[in-house]
Amino acid sequence: MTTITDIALALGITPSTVSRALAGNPRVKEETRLAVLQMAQEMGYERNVVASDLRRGLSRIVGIVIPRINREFFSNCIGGAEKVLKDAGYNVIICQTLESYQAEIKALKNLKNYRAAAIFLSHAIDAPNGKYVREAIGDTPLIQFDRVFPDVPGAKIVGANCEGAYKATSHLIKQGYKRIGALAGYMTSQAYIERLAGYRLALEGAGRSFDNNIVFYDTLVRENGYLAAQKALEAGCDALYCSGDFTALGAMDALKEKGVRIPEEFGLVGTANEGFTALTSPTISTLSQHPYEMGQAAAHAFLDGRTDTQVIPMELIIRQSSNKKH
Amino acid sequence: MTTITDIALALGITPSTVSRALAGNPRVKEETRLAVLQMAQEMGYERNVVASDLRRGLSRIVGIVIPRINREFFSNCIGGAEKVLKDAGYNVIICQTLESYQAEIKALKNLKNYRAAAIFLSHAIDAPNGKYVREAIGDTPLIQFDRVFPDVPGAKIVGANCEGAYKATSHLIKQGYKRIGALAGYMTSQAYIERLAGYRLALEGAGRSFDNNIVFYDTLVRENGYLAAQKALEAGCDALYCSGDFTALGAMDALKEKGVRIPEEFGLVGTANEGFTALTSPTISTLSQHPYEMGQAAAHAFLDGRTDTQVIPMELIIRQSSNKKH
DNA sequence: GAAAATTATGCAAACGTTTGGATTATTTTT
DNA sequence: AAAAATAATCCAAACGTTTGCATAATTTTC
Repeated sequence: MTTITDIALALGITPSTVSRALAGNPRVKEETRLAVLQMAQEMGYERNVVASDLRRGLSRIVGIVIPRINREFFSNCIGGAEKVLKDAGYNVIICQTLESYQAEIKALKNLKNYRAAAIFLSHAIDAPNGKYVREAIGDTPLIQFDRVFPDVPGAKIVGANCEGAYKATSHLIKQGYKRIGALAGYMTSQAYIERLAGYRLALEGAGRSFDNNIVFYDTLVRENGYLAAQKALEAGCDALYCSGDFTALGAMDALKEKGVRIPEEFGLVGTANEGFTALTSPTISTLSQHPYEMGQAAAHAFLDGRTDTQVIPMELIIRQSSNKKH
Repeated sequence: MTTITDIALALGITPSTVSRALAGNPRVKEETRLAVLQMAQEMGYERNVVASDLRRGLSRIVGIVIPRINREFFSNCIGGAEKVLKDAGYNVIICQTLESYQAEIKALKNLKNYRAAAIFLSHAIDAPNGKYVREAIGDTPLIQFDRVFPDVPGAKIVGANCEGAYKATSHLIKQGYKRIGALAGYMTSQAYIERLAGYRLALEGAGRSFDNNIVFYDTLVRENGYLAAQKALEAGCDALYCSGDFTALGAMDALKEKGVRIPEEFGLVGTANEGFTALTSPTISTLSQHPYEMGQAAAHAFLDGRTDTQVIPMELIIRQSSNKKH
């Protein structure tokens, strides 16, 4: 591996000049800069980023920490962030926590210890609160997205969760469903708290009462949705607003099993616009969160040094599962 | 940030002893080792991995380079590899190339420059050959999986592509389909070459001839599958073996559009067992590749220093799309 | 109890880069 | 042509760790 010292030796100058030349520092003459660039090219020089990062106390890595990579929502967020960050010269590394905040702490500490330029975080669902985050990352710049801790300072990119859930629930009401329950997700996460609030607001705005008996908590994966939907049926529901698409899918499993017709007898709306929602039979109505844009917004927030909260709108996509009045 | 020098100062010993103590080197007395460990704990010491990596010329990072993270096949590979590697003390970083080998080269160089302990690679489909890989990574240990370059030496983990495609095609024959075409994928990739070979073997083994007019190349995504299936219909096909699930999905789009009944009038088998194949209507028969196990195998191959090729079996999952004789 | 063997620690260099301040070379000013 | 100002380069330290070799401390051997 060629080093800047090798280049310096070959040109009869010092490593510091080579370093400055490569960095485009105006303190070095145009002529020598070109000579250095050419020699570097010839000798196949590539910067030792480890040495560089050590000396600078900072890397060009941006770490993205998310619950799971195989959720289209998250992989699209990554896509958006990656595009912007790569253009700005950063390398993106992705860490998944599988919803374990212990794993998340490890990932965060790791990134801090690699002197990441920034960390983009969407926290694990089992996190009790956000205290551990700051402890884990020290003063590494933090951009939270989607699942954010309100008590952890710094830039935040969130979906219009309350508004979105309001739209979804209002839609179910307009379609004529009488008893609309909710698969609420985890109340440890602000995003789900807000979705539930939107659900409630829509009900109460339509003169209906909020009934906690038909709100099913801790629902996040397909199996939970399946079990919760069974209870919802017993409780006399004829529709469910689901705070995730996977729980909506699980609910559909349960309904099909019982021979309940969707949307005629039962309405369903999910959240996230996962690709499969357009493939199931019936197709599933859902809330799209514009994840690619959220990723881009996170990247720009970092690059521009923003520390405010940005809200990205959610869009209701009406498909078959809730479209009773065709 | 506390350093080993801080700990050394606090204990009246030297950094070298602290370093050895933390590394569990037997050259340091048990007593001082415990003192160091306790002081490190007290002072909240965390190793500066950048400095450590620089000195050692090697990091504890394993890079996984794949075309896309939002393919269940790949995200499950990652899951398997991550589990094994984390237990062995490595940090996994994931890079997606989006099927661009230019992006892949950047990712590989990057990992080399970060002195990655190993790179796990499933190459981009547009790669002309494997020459660039060795150039990009130098002597970083390389484990190729799924999409491998036969001419690039080192450990390889591959699916039993030929055998799998043989099983899938034989199944279509047994189901009574007369004219079975193929969505073959890209012939730049060994995996797809072998799948096509398995398809051909099955046809010829059943006394049928291989007809290149009903083999559709460069099919990888849904849209390609849609277009190719239209041509397949014109060419009189009544079944397709698809070397990917997304192309099978596209084919289904085209068939539905034309009002062709699946599986009665047309049979489909995909490859990869993406989650959605069990959700569509009809559900899609497919080949499962045991991705989690492939990821684990890759990790073990690295940890054990293996350099041979391991073949992971493929399993035919018969669902509705090919099950004519119910 | 001195020599030898063993154990524990210290010293100093190295990894490759970056950067503040010093030095030398060049240009401008008077 | 000397002084002053500017430009270009060099020097040397620093980032925090690891590690071969040297030294010091302790234990064993005779």
